[in-house]
Amino acid sequence: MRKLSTDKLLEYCIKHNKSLTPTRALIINLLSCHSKPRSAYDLREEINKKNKDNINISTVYRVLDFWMKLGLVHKISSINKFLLCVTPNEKHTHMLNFCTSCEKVIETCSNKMGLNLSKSMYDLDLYLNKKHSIEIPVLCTSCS
Amino acid sequence: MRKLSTDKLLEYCIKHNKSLTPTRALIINLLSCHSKPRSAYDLREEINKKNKDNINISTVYRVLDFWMKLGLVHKISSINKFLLCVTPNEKHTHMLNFCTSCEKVIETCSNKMGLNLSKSMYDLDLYLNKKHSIEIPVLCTSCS
DNA sequence: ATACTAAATGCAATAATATTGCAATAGTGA
DNA sequence: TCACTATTGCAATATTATTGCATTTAGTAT
Repeated sequence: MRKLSTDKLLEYCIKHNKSLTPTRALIINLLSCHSKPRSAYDLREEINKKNKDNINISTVYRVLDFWMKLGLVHKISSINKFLLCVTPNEKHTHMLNFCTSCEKVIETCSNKMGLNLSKSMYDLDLYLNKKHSIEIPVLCTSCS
Repeated sequence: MRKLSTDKLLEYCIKHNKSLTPTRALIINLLSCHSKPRSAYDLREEINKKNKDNINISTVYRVLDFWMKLGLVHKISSINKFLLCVTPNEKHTHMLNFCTSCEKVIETCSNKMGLNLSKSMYDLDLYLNKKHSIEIPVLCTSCS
């Protein structure tokens, strides 16, 4: 899918005063090879097969948390799987159009979708929590 | 919270050609006592305490699935908890405004929010899957 | 380079969430 | 009542996630 350069990754890490370790690079690169979300255990298995390495599941979860905090990885809660964010940017709300049939994710953001969620929230006296993304259950073209 | 009459429950069951068993009634009544989502294990514990009964966890999950299929119960995937649907109606998309701080859920539907999700989906060549609800991460008045 | 310190990872036990197949029981209609 | 179907119990197991502490690695100052 979309390959993130090491430079770019490093840039994100530095911005957050964190270090880019081999494990962190490995996992995010793995995610960038897939267009569909992967579970933590999927990722561990892939790593342990390819690299003959042994990476612990707790590390996988910790690394995924790490990248989620930096906004480079999303979790699709309804299937407990993770995927690369294609529009890393703190300014907008990420809309994850998730095909409930094939698990493909088409990521957009609220502005592009012509929605004004914040406004609607305001009317309800609620505030959109922009730290989280919004998962929209859809059927994609090929599945519908 | 909102108490559902046995008649109303029965009506839904009949409509779907299913039966309203004591276990099914028990669980949905329990959910109707809570304004906040509860996990399957929470519900089981509550039942086993109150009723001195013994209800198996698989039954809890099966009954929750049952009510979800009938559209009377929602699941909040990000916390694996369930709650009563306050606007049971197949015609609209349920928007679950979920407070990420206190777990309160303010349910609305897309039309009320002035959103036209289907239209936005159409532009992306996607079709909103109306069998599922949409979870919006928010901060409620008291938490924000 | 070396030593020090803080951060990251490994390890393995355990918690939390969910599903399964089959046996037992309850509900339904003839 | 009897037979049939749906529901629930049971208990093993699968899946997903977290924890505390030991070890290793990375970053920093000397």
